[in-house]
Amino acid sequence: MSKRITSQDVADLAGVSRTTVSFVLNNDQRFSIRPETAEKVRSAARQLGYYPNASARALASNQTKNIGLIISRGPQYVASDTFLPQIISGLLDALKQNSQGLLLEWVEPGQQLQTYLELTRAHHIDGLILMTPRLDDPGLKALEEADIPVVLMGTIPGSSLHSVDVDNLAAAETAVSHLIGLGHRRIACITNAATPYTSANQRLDGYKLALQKAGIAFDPQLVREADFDTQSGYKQMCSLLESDQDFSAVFVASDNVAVGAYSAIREAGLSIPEDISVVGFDDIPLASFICPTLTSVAVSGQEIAVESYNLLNRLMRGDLPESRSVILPTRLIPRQSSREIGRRAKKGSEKKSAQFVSCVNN
Amino acid sequence: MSKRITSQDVADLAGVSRTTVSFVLNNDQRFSIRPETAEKVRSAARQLGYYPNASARALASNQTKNIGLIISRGPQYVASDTFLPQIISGLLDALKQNSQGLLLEWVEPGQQLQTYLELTRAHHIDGLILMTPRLDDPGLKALEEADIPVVLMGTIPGSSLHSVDVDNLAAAETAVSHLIGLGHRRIACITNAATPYTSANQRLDGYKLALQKAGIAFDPQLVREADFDTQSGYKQMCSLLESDQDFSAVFVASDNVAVGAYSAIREAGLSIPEDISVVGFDDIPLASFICPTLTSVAVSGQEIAVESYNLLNRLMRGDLPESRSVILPTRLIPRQSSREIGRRAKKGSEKKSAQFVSCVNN
DNA sequence: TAATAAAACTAACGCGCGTTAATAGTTAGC
DNA sequence: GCTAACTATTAACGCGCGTTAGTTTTATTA
Repeated sequence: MSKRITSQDVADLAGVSRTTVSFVLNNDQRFSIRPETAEKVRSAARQLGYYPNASARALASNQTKNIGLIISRGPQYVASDTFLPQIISGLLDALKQNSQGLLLEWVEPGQQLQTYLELTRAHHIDGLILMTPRLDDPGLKALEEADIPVVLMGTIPGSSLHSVDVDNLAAAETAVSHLIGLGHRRIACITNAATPYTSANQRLDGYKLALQKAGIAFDPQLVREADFDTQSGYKQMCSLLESDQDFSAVFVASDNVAVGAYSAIREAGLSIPEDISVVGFDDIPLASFICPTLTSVAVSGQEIAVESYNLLNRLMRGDLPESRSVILPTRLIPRQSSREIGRRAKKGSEKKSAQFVSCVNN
Repeated sequence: MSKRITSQDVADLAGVSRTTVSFVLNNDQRFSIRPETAEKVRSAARQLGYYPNASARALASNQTKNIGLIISRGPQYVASDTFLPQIISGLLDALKQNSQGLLLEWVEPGQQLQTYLELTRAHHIDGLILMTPRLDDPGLKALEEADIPVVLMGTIPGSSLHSVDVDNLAAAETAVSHLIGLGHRRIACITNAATPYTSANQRLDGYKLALQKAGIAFDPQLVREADFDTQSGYKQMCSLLESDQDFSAVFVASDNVAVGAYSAIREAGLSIPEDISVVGFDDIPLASFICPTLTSVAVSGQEIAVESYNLLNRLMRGDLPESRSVILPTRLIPRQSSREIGRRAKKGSEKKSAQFVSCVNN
């Protein structure tokens, strides 16, 4: 292992002091350095392959140049989260432009407080983004009092933390209204997750609101609660099908979960959308490729990520935005999985056309 | 912002020196501390809510307690990577047990060297895992000479770096042999990515090897190159279908890509597996839920992650493993998408049974 | 009791860098 | 030619902690 190269080495080679090296390499405008001196320094640094030590820099400047992303979910749910890559991709892209790093962490229910304190107080990071927070998260107050900025990806009513989220309620209402507009009246609902996750709550509320506006009574028997992954969607759809409830459409508050529902519906010998219309949520890349293509609410994970980062960045710079929360728009993308009630295809011909129509037009 | 709490504060409150505090909190066995003193220190730390500053600790101990994961791909490909969450999940799980952190980064072709140097020389991290490295990565030699341990997730022939990978060649051979065993002779191939990615190369080689062993001539006209995502799978499958080549099966070296191929096949008015059998690779969670369920090669991203981490950890502890590379096993999971050639279902009955059979048995 | 060993604790330095306050050098004004 | 006003540079301190070498206290032995 070769000797570590420090700024002193650069200073020596350039024939200046360490301070000058620091000024030059950090482009510190408050001090004027003669151009030829600056060039000498830069050349020396290049020649030696000098890279300032991150820890030392962080210690001296009190800035780690890292931000943290906490996923509040167990690893088994992280593994099948098709939405996560979009978030990460958006964040990494934004971070790279500011040459900051991303420190990733997950936290299981029950250990939030410890994790948050450790992460914020030990100053591993300059700012924190908390993904899919739970209503019952006991560590949230700690974050409100943390000495670094925090942005929630999601909504916690009553929290003083800044947040970025899509308008889950409106989006869900639109989705369900779409089904109602197609003539459906008995519409089941499978949530994306358990109710401590606010997105699940809000989407369920949107479902109820749409029913109410259309004068349809809410029937709790038509509601099931999934758990992020496809398997849970399969199970809950089976549960709906096995109940003697009658319904012609289902609103599934997550595409991931909806794929499981597809599977259960087919297994029961039913067809989408002839027997049951399905509307999903998230518009994952696969939504336009599965068969039948899935009507869904488009949510851009990358956009959420970028907005969260921008908000966090403003907070880190100390400029407080006027509003505590950013709400991003969504739009419904109708595809093959939803159609008018009762329009059963004639066996053979129409079914074929439905199945073979282009699967990639969104 | 409240005054930051340092180990000196803890020492003062406990009535001991800072050194003692450090010994106690780090459980340093080389020095004996009277139990009551230790308790006094711990109690003081608890009372003050003391968390050692990460940067200071890193600077003094020369250990950041972070490892880096570099994804060598552009952000647009990261976003749709359904495999990434498994990797991350596996890593985070393993890391948490050692209370280490994960620093995530992506790197675009052309900027590898800079990124690697910055990350390793600036000592942001104690060790590095490089995901899906490219054969033509100009920064690899720099990693070989880096002053921190490096593990490749993937294979680079001739590199002196340690690596973890699945046996892509054998797996692909098994998959294609499975098709050959079903009577297929004209078998197309869509790679998972461009050839600078070794996994794509190796899987293609496995395809060729299986053909060769069965005495089937390799026909380059039957090969297409996809690009990680579903869209590219759709395009390449279209290209195959539009060519006047004749084939009864296709080996798609990535489930993600295979979903796109599904879509193209349906759009062409053909059926899986009646007209074309499909075998995928990766066994993503959705493979057993799409219709028809996808025959695939099971690869556990979490296992790859954990093995990579274990290997890296050994390197960080300085104990060199006997072998440079860890090769993980795979297994073929036959599902509905592959069947004997020519067994066209009778319209109606058998088709129905194929479509409606349970979609969740793997 | 004195001599010695072991246990318990601490003073002080260094990790590498940012930054302030002070110093040397240079130009402009009269 | 001398002060004033910059400009260019540096010495030196501090960030908070790990750790070595050394000091004090307690236990053990002769």
